[in-house]
Amino acid sequence: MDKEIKFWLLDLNWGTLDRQRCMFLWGIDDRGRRVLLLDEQFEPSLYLVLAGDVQLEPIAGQLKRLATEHELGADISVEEKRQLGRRVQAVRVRYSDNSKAERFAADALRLKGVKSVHELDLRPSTLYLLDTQATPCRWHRVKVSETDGSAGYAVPSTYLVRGEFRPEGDLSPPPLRLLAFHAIYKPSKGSPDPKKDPVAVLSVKTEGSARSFVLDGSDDSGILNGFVTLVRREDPDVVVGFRSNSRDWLHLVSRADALDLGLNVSRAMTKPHPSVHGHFSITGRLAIDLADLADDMPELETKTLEALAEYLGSAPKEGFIPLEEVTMSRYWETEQGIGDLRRASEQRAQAAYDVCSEALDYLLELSSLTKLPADHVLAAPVGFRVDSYLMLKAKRSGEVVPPREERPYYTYAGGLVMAPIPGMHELVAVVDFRSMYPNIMISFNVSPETMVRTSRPSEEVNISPEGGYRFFKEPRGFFPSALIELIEERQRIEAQLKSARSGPEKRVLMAREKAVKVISNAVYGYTGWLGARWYSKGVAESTTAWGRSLITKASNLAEELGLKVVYGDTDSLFISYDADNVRKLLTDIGQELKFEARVDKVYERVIFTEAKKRYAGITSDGAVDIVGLEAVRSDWSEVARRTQREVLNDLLSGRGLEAARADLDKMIDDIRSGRVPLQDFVIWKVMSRPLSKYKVRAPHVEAARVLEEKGWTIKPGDRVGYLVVRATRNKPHVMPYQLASAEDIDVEYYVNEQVLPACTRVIEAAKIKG
DNA sequence: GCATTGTATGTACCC
DNA sequence: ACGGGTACATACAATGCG
Repeated sequence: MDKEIKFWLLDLNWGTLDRQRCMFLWGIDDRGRRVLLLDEQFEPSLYLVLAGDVQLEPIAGQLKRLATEHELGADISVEEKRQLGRRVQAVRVRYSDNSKAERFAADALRLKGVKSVHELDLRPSTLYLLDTQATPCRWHRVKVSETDGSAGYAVPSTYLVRGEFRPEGDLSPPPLRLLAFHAIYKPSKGSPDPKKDPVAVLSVKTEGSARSFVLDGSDDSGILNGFVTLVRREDPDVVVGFRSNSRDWLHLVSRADALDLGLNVSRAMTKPHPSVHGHFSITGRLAIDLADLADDMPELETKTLEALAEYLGSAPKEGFIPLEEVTMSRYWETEQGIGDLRRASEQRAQAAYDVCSEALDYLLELSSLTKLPADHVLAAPVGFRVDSYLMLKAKRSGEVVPPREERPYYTYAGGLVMAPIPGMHELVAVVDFRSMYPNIMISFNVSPETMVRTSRPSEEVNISPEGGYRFFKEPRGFFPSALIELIEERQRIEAQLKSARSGPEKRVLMAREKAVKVISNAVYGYTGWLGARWYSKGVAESTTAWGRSLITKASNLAEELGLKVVYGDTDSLFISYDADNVRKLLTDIGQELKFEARVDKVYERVIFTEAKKRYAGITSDGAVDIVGLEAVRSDWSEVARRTQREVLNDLLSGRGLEAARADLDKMIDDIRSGRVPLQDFVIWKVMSRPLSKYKVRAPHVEAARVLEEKGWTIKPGDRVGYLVVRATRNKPHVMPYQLASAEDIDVEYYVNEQVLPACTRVIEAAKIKG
């Protein structure tokens, strides 16, 4: 019996049912039941774009025969499509076996008249989302029939899809069941190794419960079994961890495999498996790694769960129990220590749970906007999110999706950075262009298919200020259209936000607005990315050329008004403030350049050295911004950073040079008298490659080598902390901080090469009156 | 043989 | 595995110096 259900799409995968390939759609109905829809109607398809002069009938016949030869079935059709805006004839070929389709396409390309193959590089689940109205994290109505084919799946009901997905308007997601976990492995040096290090503590937090499993002896099979049982019982929609993709799943799955347990926690009773973008998938659930979220947040200084939780106000009131390598081995020695470990782990499971609840709306909106499944969208690099969004737009207008291609690397000029006027400046306005690159692409219709190399009457084209690229003014191009849609979506959201009543509704709207902004800001960078399906060096190059031209013109307009331009970078100008004239400048920019600029902030005082991209300023509310200087660089010692911060506060708040010098001198005295703790001297650097790939003996590399010798595992992405120590015979100048003690520290190095240069630079600059 | 100089390497930052 | 522009420390090789 057919019936219609309301369905919210959580996850999907291309699977096998009764030896038939079939789309599995996991979700929730409007009564809150977890359901599985099976769509047997769907077949992936590829497109062959034909040459313009080819005779349709013969080539279609040839392709039909070829398809039969390759056992694809003869289901092919000729369709009118678009390729970069131009009308083309294309042959659509449906298939169920990807490798047969690949062999067919290779042969088809040898036929005269077949120009290119499209969409064969898209996975079936991607094609499904692009070809149907089904959207992840959205409600739909869909006609289904009951089936008993649900044996072996952990859902109460399974249906066969009988019709098309029809989108429903309501934005709010159903209540999702979250399960957060945190694991600690038996103490080891450096990154944990699944072969040696059993799971020591595993904490799980769900809405109603918190549980921990602690290692008893050396066998962690009890922990793993307990975890599997718990996940199945709680049946979460979202399973969330921190560094779970790069660490925990790998570790937990291989531990379970080694013990022949099988970590079968998915709704298809399978174990977590590696998927695209280094992500681990749990069929029927969303596996979320909050580290992906943290890595995307430049405002987080350290990409840790603790920092993320602090930032979002989800940290425990009493503070986190520390869990560094050094403290870990100590904990393990006593009964009380093990209790601490357990509580530390529970704190983190709780924090992950809270952070995920906080971030969930954003994640779901980003997923529905780009149509990347919610568990992939955070793991996917920004370029792939844009790619996915653009594929969606392309498909809507009948475009075939271009293949991802190998291309030569090519650099081009980027934003303009002006040399600052060094010194201390009073009252400086920061004027910036709003969404400069997106607006350039819209205003000048910058897009791969609007770009022309042929000579055209100049009134029909926009010509880039450098490089001589020409873009048709009409019709509107692919990128500009996509960007305008994003802007319109943002305006709709803002209008809705004005009338939104409830908290949840507001939250969802704000999350969507953020998602829209993230995608529009990423479009320019995408166009210059070699991996982009719609890569276009002309587009990227022209966009920045217009940017340089705009900022230069705006700077000239400012000077014409008698304003002093102190500094500028890409889309911003620092201008000696004069309220009337700055207002006038904004008007002039609007009228003469046809672009919108605004005053972002006004600094009461701002200090520039001779260096670009480095300054510090104070606003009237007393807030101090430090940009680019040592104080905000994670690869300087804390002692140097803190001292520079104090000195800058003195200089900017008007306490003057004397106060700054006094603070500096005091700190130097403290250092020499041993009043500064060891950890403030540690210099941290991230390993960018395996140890063997380094060409020079850089300090952090030397330190890492020592660690490795002592049994640590050092991998790319690991942070290595080292100290500069007094050189003695047979001893290197640097030491991993774990192996050094306070007496070893070369205090004169820290005075002369860290604290003094960082502080002297800004003090000297502040002496100059701007 | 050693100090000076120039260039390469490596990291982290800004927009 | 989105872009280019930039500073800065350190290593290392080349250069110069009777």
